[in-house]
Amino acid sequence: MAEFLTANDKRDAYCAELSVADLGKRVCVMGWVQKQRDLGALIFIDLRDRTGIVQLAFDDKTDRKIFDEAFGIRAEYTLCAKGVVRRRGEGAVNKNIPTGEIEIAVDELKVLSASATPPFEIVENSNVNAELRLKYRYLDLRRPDMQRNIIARSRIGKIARDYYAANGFIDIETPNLCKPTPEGARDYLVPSRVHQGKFYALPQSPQLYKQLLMVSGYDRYFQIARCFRDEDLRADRQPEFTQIDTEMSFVTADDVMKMHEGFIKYLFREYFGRELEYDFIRMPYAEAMNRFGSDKPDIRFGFELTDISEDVKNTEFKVFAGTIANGGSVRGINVKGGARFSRKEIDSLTEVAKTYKAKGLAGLKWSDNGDISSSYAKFLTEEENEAVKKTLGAEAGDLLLIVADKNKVVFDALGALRCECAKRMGFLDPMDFKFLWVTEFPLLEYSEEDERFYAMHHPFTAPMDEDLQYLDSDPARVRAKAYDIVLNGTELGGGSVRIHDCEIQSKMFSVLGMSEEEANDKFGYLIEAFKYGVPPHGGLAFGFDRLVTLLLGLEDIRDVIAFPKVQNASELMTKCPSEPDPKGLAELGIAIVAEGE
RNA sequence: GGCCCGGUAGCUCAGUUGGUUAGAGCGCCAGCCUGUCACGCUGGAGGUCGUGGGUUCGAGCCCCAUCCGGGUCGCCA
Repeated sequence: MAEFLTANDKRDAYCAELSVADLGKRVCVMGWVQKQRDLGALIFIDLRDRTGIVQLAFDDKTDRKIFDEAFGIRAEYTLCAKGVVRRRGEGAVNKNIPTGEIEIAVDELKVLSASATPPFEIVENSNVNAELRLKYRYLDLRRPDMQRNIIARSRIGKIARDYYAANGFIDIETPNLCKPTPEGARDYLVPSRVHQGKFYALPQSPQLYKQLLMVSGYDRYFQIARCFRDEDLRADRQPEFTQIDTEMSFVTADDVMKMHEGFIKYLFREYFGRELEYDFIRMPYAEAMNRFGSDKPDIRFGFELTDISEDVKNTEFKVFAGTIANGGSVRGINVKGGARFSRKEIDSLTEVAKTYKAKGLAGLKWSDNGDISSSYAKFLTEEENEAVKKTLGAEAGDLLLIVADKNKVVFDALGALRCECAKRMGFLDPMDFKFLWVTEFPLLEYSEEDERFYAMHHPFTAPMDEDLQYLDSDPARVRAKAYDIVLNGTELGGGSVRIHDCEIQSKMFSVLGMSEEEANDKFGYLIEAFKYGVPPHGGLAFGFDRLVTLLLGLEDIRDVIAFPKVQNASELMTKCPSEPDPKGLAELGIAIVAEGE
């Protein structure tokens, strides 16, 4: 039977706040039982709250009744305990915890709630499988490391609010029930009861609302916004996620980048108490691809891509020469010190390359003792081999990895391989934070399948002024006023300067194959709004979950989300999504049709 | 949608070529113990081996299907 708190039961301190400064005071603490240790005539209980642990002490001489109560107490019971803070005996000090010098001699005890034996121990670094953790998420969240993560997330959110508020950003909420967006990720749809057969969509981002707020003159907008995308999950992707979303008026791309770089620096000062001493590199997209094979390069290490097409374009080896003749390229990376990889490890690197559609991986291992083993060298002349080694800067101890294919495949495969090698060689320190901006993204992407262009970012991204002239004649050549902020190989955020000119906007729609009627139907309200005086504007959104994950040196985004979803987008604790109530469906005018019908 | 990995006690795992009654550590329960804090000691309980089918004299192990979890490619403007 649970006991109840009364007006006299006032907590004096969190468990780990007590110290030798409180010796002799009678205090009241509340929390969960970490552990009860019964030594016969002595019982100790570790009491835990979100700050840590304090030891409660009981002995059978002082108070038999309370001692007997303590005897029956088990892990995870919730207690209210009162008693005098006293110093532990000589030799009984626990140096491993902050409160290890003291304990509370309990003279009053309430069992506020008993606990069943939990399905797993509530301890730091527990090695329990993710499924069980998520099913009992409320217990998982009791663990000290999870509490640190969730509390850190709150702190980082507050730092963001402080920074943007101090810089004149106004926090404005935008709707969660929105008009579906025609392009981009799949929308989560919400049926309307009042308008049967019609649907809202949950926002993929507040994009158009925040642009309209600029039209409305709010000048600087900020929101920690929940966003939804009905796409498959990854370790760093959830179907609902949080953005630090911003927009600014009367700005250039440079203004926007400076503002948000300022946030990251402020964040490091406030959160870590240290300065990020460097200005972030701004690297054009084309350079990022050429050097790193990725639009989100990890610049903590080298192994940069090198084009060796010139060295092998006339070779007899068809895999190389033929690829070049067909418009592809041959590129390689020099994994410095990679000669220590075994044959088996190199084979597994080939498998990595193949996941990215590479047909194979050409390798050359130059051992420290001078031996060379290679999958391709025998097909090249001595001159060609020397040229390749020279171009890649090869020395004894190195491993050369070469891919010949269409540029996209070459970039994808080598970009992944350089990261994989660095990971295997232990070069990736998660607490080494290397930020950069990737700029000058292509405005458009051509889809072979659909035989049309798609906006790489979104259809409201402004073209770069000097490329505007190609928008009709050579759309693929147009670069955008778009920028991503990248940290250690992860896209942390992205944004752009938006089109604020009606003419350019309608040209953009037409390049995307959208008729005027279509554009009006989908975005009429924006087009209409832009007739009434639009400030040049641009913005950026950070992936808040990713930001927190990386800052804490973690890998799984779920470790910083209180109630995350699993890979199939369900939630193991509540078991949603679930079958709807038939009555509710009827009200919505919705019938479930079996698959295939 | 494709590919890969995993599922054995409450938890983490072991389980040989297919062969007797499926084991260990932790946890749990009971007893003992006056300074523990990974307390110690003694004893005990606890298993549809994810599920369904098949092969076999015999299946945790082999085959097929399926469910669940994870990673990844596609996807994520």
